[in-house]
Amino acid sequence: MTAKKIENGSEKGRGRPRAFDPEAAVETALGLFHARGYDAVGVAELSRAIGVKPPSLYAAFGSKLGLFERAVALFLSREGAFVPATLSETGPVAEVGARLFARAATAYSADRGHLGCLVTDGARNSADEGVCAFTKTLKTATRDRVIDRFRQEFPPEGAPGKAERLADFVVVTLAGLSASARDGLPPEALAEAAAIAGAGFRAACAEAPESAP
Amino acid sequence: MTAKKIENGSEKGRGRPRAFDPEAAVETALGLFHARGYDAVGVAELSRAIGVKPPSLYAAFGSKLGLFERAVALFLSREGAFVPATLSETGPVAEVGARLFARAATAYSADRGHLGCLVTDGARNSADEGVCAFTKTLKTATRDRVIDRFRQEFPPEGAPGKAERLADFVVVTLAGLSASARDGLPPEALAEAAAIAGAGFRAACAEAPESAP
DNA sequence: GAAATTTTGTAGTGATCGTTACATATATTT
DNA sequence: AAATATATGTAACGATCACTACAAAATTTC
Repeated sequence: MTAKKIENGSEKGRGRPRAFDPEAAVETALGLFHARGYDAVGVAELSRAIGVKPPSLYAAFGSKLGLFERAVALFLSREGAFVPATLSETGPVAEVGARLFARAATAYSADRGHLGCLVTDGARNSADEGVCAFTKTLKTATRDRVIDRFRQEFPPEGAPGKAERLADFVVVTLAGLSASARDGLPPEALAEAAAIAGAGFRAACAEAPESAP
Repeated sequence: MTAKKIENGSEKGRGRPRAFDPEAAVETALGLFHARGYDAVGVAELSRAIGVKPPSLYAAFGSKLGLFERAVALFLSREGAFVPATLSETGPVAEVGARLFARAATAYSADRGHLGCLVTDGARNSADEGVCAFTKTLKTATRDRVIDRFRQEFPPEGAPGKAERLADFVVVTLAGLSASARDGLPPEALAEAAAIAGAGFRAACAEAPESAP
């Protein structure tokens, strides 16, 4: 009833076939949402850009939020993939953090139409409670994953609160890189800022856990 | 004709007197705009909160954007005043930058209803071209003032591009602190992140201008 | 071919957006 | 008191918002 049909590209359904490619539609939606944010892109414009009328979008994605969620998933599988990828790399936390900043600088400014992070900034200032809750969940999950990774080197016992402190600096810096990319800061400037942040992060990692000698 | 009357609190005009205090109205508008952003706050809600019907707001402020501009001016005279104040202080650029971060952390999270920077994030993702142009102008002006201040110690001749590089890191970090404050990062976490950024900034200031020894 | 199933576009729903004509109310000035 | 000037609320403007009945179209299954 509510669940239409299993996601599947080869099965031929029983009724009238789709006149549009849902994956291409998500790609188009991602471009619009990423460029201008959730609220600023209306369903009418999405419909126009995808080349199909609103009822077809609602049949395929359920709601505007449903389409946004698909766009975010696509974003996370591509521009946003560097975060879990970097966190899963071995090596000192200091290098993981610095790599995170450097890669964010390029990922957030590589494509002129895809500036910044869709999760961080795509729904900022939105009046829609649903999309705000959705992005908030993703942000919290990311922070938690960063903390988990950092605790490999800075466990709660031995370095209490250090993983959290470092993770918060990561969150702040990634948010700053995203916002600045969207504000038009050029890729080179973004990369240089990321490098300074990386140096600061390394120094913070190296700080004495208890007291100075 | 278009210009109503000079801003003035004591002059008694000729016609019917105002039934509301424009300064209090700006304060109310600032609270709403700061909490939820430009687009998410409608004129109807502003009208309700201020306690006067829309035509009176338009008579007093010209437009929704006009009211927002007044709110930004109020913000800059208070929460945002730390930026020009810090830039005008004497001392090494390294300390000026670190102070900027520390003060931003407190200014952006002191009041629960006034999180982050209204200029940086108040019109983010707005569909209104006017308010975007307005905030963009202010952001550019701020960056230019930072560069000017940093050139006192790192002039273009002798340290080419260094003032700009440092200023961009400042811009990125302030944007990150603002965004994170709005995302709910608590004041202490914000302050710790600001401290790490400050350490990175100091290190970047101390870098050898040409080559390592 | 008939029945069943799914997608399509048409055309609308009520709500809200920023803004404004207009008449009325309240003040000062003559 | 009459004239002038300004502020007020009522009530609307057209545009856009996310969303959806509904019937026609296009396919598969029987």
